[in-house]
Amino acid sequence: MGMPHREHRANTARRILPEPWAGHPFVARLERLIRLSEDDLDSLWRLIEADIKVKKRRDLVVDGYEYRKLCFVEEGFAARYKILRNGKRQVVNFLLPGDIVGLPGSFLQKARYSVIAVTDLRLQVCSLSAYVQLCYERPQFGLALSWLAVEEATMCAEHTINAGRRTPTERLAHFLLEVHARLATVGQASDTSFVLPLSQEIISDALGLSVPHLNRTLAELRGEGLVAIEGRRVELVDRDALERVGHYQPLNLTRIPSAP
Amino acid sequence: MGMPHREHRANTARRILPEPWAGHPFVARLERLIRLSEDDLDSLWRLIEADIKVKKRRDLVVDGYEYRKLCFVEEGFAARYKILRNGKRQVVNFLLPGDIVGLPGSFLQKARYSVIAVTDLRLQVCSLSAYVQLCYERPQFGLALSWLAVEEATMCAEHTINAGRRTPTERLAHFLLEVHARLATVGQASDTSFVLPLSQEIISDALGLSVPHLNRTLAELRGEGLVAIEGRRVELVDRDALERVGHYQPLNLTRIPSAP
DNA sequence: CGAAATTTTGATCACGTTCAACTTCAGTGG
DNA sequence: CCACTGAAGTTGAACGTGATCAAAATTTCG
Repeated sequence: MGMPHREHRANTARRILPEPWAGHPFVARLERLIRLSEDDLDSLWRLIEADIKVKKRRDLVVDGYEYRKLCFVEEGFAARYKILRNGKRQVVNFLLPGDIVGLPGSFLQKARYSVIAVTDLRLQVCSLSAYVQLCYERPQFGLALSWLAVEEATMCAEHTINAGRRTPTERLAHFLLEVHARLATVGQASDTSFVLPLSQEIISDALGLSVPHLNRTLAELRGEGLVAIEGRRVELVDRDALERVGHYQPLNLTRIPSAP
Repeated sequence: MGMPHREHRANTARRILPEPWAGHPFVARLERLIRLSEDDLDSLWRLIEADIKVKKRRDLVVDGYEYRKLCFVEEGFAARYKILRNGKRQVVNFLLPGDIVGLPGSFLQKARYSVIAVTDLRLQVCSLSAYVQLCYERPQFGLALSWLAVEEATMCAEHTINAGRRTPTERLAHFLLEVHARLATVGQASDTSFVLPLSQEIISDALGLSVPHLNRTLAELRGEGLVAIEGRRVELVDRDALERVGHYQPLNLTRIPSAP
């Protein structure tokens, strides 16, 4: 569980960058949920112990080990997955910019899933206990955490439906729309396209399909003119048709009510 | 969306029952997570607007409609599910005593799933906004909510793995162990057995199987002497073997760190 | 007791897995 | 610059699992 290469940001770094959080996808997500003062953001920033980079393919969290950090993903893709005894792998969710590594692993005595960097990552680390102390001082952060956990649970539920009752074509359509929507909320997708740096192997492990079948399903969506793919860039050619095929509904969280 | 039959508890009821929460499965769950004072429990109790009973088969939450309550299940089973356009149904999770109806539905602009009473239910209702206000006054409730939401997300992830990469036998074994564990934490299961008031149809919709195949899989587990079933009572005859078959790991949340 | 819901059993078939080979592409060293 | 290597993507054929449909047996409940 050795922490990968890290660069401690000097204390002064905060003053050099007047708004270190500005434009951070995690802050973007928080601000869709709740109004935070400068002061709030400042105290959150003070919890950050390190600003680290992780290389592609490194495991950040390992199934079976204790983990007690929250890492806010600034850049890159990761995957939360489990290897079963028979060697099969299920990807439970992908972590995109703005997501938190350690949710849910840090809340369990031992993590139940591993998290692997799918691309190079850049993230900010704080300890769960520090975050919890902040929640006692500023309850809005506890509420924000609740909302984010609910969002996670809802995405997960959607994945269960995908795997349980949707056809391969439906799953794939749903998956593409979900990733697009998540990237869009943090400003990393255009209206109809986005970069998807994932191999078909890992996508198939997320959707519960074999690689060949995912490949054929992908070809089908391309053939029907619903999506186009060039390199790592996915273009949603016929978004409406995709939404129909994938039974896709955007995930609209309410905002958090503010204190009276 | 009309609220079903309800009986408002008179304000005085609280005084008649000195500890109205005592033995409530939701409180039992909270207390495994965090130390709550009499005073805390009291203020939570004051949020309860109604104490309602719901008949079997009634929908409590309806997909597509706004819902803004939290209902603490005191007794009975419910199911959170979604009907797809092709008519198939996926049960995303079951709600057991101690669970919260409205998690996650109340956090979304419109609920994405329906919740149906599988047996007669008894539950305590409060509004989400009242609960949130309490979180501002007593941040421990915000943290508790986070922890519960994380637990929900983790169960959901496990269901995704079930549906995605486990064989029918594995899924069923896992399912039985999960329900047993959840009932046990609220004191509704003996060491090796519990009452499971669910039809095979709804179980198959939870596991993503057809009814006939679930039936055969159940017969298999019985045949191999791993479980025994008489009426609605399930007995885990060979728990160890079941855990191996189902890849089951108990879900151990950490306790919530307390304020300094 | 009768009607409806649920459980059980059987036969057939389609879908998606598996396994294998081949292609394409990116990166690397000769 | 090209040959080599390994990873990722694509295609094909055969097989098996679990769905589907249908009907019987059993239980539950009004």
